[in-house]
Amino acid sequence: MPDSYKSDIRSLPIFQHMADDNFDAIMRGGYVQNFPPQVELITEGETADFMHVVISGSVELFATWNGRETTMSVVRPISTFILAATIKDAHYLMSARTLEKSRVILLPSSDVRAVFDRDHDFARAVVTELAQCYRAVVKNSKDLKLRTSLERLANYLLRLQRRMNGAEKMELTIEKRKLASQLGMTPENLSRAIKALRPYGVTIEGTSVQITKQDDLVQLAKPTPLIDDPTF
Amino acid sequence: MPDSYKSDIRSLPIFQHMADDNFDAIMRGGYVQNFPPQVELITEGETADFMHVVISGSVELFATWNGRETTMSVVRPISTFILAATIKDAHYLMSARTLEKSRVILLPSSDVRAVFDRDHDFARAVVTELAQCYRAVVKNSKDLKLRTSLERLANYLLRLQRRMNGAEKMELTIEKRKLASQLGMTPENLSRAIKALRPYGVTIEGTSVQITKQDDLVQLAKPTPLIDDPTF
DNA sequence: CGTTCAATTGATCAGCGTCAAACTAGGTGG
DNA sequence: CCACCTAGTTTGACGCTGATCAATTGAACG
Repeated sequence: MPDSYKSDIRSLPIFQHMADDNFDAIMRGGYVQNFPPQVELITEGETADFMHVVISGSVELFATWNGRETTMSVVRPISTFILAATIKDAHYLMSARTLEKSRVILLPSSDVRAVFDRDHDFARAVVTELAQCYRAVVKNSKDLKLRTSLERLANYLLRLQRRMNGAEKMELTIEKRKLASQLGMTPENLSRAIKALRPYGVTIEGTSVQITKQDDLVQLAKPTPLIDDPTF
Repeated sequence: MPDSYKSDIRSLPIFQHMADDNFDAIMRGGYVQNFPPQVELITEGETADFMHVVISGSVELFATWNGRETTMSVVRPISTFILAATIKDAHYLMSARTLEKSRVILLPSSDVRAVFDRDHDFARAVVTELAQCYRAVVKNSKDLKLRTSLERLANYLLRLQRRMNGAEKMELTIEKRKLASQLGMTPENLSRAIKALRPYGVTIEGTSVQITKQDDLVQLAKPTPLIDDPTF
């Protein structure tokens, strides 16, 4: 594996503080792969043989049941996914597919578990990461159960804005259909919700988003760190 | 703290394999409390000063936003809750209240974190537990997003039956209003869903549940371990 | 320049929430 | 012992949110 990727990965919180030789042990069995868009990397139900790290591009985590499908989240560089299944040596609960041309690193789960057992710093980092993931899903669940689709969209936009350091103009980073699915609605409904936000100073044309009346939108969305702040 | 509780707690997976003195260190600062029903033990947003263990009774984890409230889950003896917040030294994302007369043990978060840092077996157990919790929330999220309310109820009943070792007759362990909230619907809608399951051999009167046509119910519910098996 | 797929729009409909009222069960006090 | 109170549950009527279906527009790409 090229050293440039290694250093990228090394700088991730989860790998930052571990011993060098343990880090190398995990990297040794890993390999980089380049995928075109729309490639299914993981299918739910399979055993978690690899932990994944997205280096570039983006990966959708989705779930299916009875012919239906829903987007659970989108993973962007540089971050890991499928950590819980790896640690528990369990089956994937979600499938994963590339949304665009993506570079992904695969690290054998058994190596990760082995190092986890002997490197306390790594174990600590894994726990922190897992706790973070857990809290993210809980927040998502609250969002789904406590808010209407319009409120979810409004808050999504405010979160996006925050990610973009408060810029008034932004770009959507995913397809609207995926966004709709992530927010638990249909594309048609999202389209209408977008128009419904017009009175609140929201303009969306194509992928470009503009928020002109921040205050009004906030008043509608009523964001709370307990749902909308990923770092809280 | 009475030794009888200690041994109960000690037998929990999360405390099972840790060193005796570390276990004692966590227990030392802990104390048992008895609560009547409907007492709010935890309010979301507060800092997670204690990890909790339910010894008897039952505790509801719920979340609120903008005057609305939803039941996230119900915790039964003997198990811990609010582990993630404790580990991350973060704010509670959910509130907790007793549903019945309950006995709860409070363990100072700082002690838990301190032991976590020096006892690798404990750290390992915490990770396993956290991963389990994470997967539970993901399953719950899939349930919510991929199924209709009728399908969610049908699968809930099948899971309940499984918990009761497949008995044909069972008792609901929570109020219907709470169940409705947990399943993401209103009490009225739950009431109607129950009637809608009659053709599938489901009879619910008061808290007693009877499933006479298991096969028909399964055919409707289409349960999958990827959502419905807590151990998967 | 045509092909393809996402996004939009309109029309319709089902699921589910809301509101109000009736019913039930469990507990209390006369 | 019974009347009454309270809170949960059920039922009915109604309306809104959001899904579905179908058709059109729009944009990206070879």
